[in-house]
Amino acid sequence: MTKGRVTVIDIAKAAGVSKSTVSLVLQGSSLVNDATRAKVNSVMRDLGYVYNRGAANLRQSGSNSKIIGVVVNDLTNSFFAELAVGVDMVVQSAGFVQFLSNTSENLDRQREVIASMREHGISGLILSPARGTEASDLKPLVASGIPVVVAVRNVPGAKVSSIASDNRQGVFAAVQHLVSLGHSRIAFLGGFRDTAVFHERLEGYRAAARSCLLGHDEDLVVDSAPSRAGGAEAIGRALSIGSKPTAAVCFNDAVAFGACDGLRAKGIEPGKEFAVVGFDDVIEAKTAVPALTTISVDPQGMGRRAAQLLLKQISAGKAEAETIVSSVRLVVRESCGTGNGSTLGRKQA
Amino acid sequence: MTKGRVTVIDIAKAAGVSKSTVSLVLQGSSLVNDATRAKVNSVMRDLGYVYNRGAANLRQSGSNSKIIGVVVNDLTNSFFAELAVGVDMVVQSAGFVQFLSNTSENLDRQREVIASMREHGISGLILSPARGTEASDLKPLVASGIPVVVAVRNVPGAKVSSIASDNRQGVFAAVQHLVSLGHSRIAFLGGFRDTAVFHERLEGYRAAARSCLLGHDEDLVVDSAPSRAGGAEAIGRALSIGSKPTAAVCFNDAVAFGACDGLRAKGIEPGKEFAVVGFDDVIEAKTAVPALTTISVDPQGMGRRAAQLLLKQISAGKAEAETIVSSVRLVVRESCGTGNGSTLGRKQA
DNA sequence: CTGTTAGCGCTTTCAC
DNA sequence: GTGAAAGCGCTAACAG
Repeated sequence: MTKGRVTVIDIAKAAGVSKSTVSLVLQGSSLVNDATRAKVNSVMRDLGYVYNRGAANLRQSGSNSKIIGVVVNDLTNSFFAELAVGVDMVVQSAGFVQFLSNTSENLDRQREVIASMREHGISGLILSPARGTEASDLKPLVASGIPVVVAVRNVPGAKVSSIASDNRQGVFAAVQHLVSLGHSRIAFLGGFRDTAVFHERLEGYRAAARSCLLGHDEDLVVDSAPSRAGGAEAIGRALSIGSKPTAAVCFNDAVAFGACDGLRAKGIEPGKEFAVVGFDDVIEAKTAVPALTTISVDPQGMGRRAAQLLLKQISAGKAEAETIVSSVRLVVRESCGTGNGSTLGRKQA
Repeated sequence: MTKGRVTVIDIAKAAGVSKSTVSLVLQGSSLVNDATRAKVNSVMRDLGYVYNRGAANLRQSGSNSKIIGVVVNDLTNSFFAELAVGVDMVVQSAGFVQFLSNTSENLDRQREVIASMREHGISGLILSPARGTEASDLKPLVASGIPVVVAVRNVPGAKVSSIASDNRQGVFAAVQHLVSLGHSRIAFLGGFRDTAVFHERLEGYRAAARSCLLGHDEDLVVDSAPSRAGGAEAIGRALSIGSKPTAAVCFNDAVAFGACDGLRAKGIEPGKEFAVVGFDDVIEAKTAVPALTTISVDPQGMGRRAAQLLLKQISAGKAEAETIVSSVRLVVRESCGTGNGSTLGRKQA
């Protein structure tokens, strides 16, 4: 039965050296005699010493607590679980530990959780924000100089680093895929024209059209609400034009589902007679439509990249916000394509 | 731009009181004048004070760090992700935060992670152990008086609390379910007779047989290796007896899969001509066979219970190890049954 | 290379 | 009710 905690002073006494020597050993300093170090280490083992990071951290008076906060909006969704796993991998191998919390899309919860992490002195935060998160929610954190990287979703006005999927590349690849399946009239369906994301994706569509086809018809670009209903409406309009499309890439999966609805209503079987690809945003619906090819990001890879970015910022002291883009892959469901998904875009680091 | 961290002393100065008064306010002590408290609180808000739990914890010299370690063997598996979510719920609402790490079934990783958590002064640990975890791995932790609860899997010799699924109740319910489907000759397949789990499950089978049928034939109990191959073998033996069974409840899902294999080999369609139910242990395979009804535990519920148990032990100072049992439910796949799963056994608290 | 001396930010007696 | 002082376990200057 050990009497209370064993401290550096205990082991100093037992090893016949002073506190600071022990401290040096703990930090792997080269200023200490090998024999002494060995002695100290063995005493530590014998007495069952455990390092008190809290105390060390307090003294160092900076937040190098070696703890990284990770806050996700829905851990129940395997996308975010995988994201957390990716983060954990790099965080662990950098000698940090991960504080992980789930907000369940609850802003109050998110605030609490972030506050709590701050009290514990996290060195940095990776946040997959709850819906409705605003820049002001992150204000105090960034003001205090704690590096933050926002993943998956954007927080509009926030001056923080973020990582999002490669919209342009994803749609580009989708179009290529459809072309390789023999389509030449491919529609771009859904999304509001006044959003940045819409333009990034549309840009991917146009670029692919330029590079794969002879050109494309702007009539094939049909905007709509980025919802299932919007998709149904959009496919209707797309099919009413002169030379009908035989395939569509959709702004997101909700639109894609809607497009499928619309096709079925017209007696067209999606996936067989008309190819549909959707960007995989509304991830809750991920497994719903097997006939659908989706453009998906690799969550673990995204987690790893987010963590790397954060660690970089932590070690760099203070770097300015940076937005990076995560690779994206086409996931082909059913036996209607090649393998299980080919990785595109930049390589994972 | 704030100059360094703002501390109690800053806010004491600004509020015109002393450090200790501030401290009392922080702890919500009733020994402080309401006016003073209000003043102090407002100053804290103005200066953007953040409580330093590390320092507090250091002074209190006990591990009431308000942090709970959670270590799971595979966060990629949604079962464990849900478990973590369940834990997080109660942990958060008790004002604790969760350190979550993933071991990927790697014992070294697990050791590292637990060590790291210890250094950070966790108040307790919930562990879903990696395969091969031994009592000795937990020895130092429990010796240091940190409450540990082991979930999902057992660690043989360890004197720690644990939470596992309700074997008896689960099999009982499975048999009831089969009876309600009209079966009267139901086999119990697979598992080694020399394990405690086997007997718990078999006991559920016998009890159900007693209560639902007139009695049962011990010939219908066929042990085997708890594996897919074992299941195939067991079903063969079960079908060779005088009055053949028309359904089986299996020791686990691996056995159940094997039984399905065996049935198909004999030209019998599992799920249609012969009902198979399996205890959902080999959770990796969860989604593999849609024809199968499984006995599953509710992972979130299990997480919540684990957390409750841990918190109880933490507040109780030191209680002896306790094993509790988590409710279990039947998950009926396909459209071959009623709803999506009915909850059985004890209610979740 | 090793020992001494101050604190990090907080809580906690114990006086006032 | 509120203030002064001591100290949790550790690290960071400096001396030796």
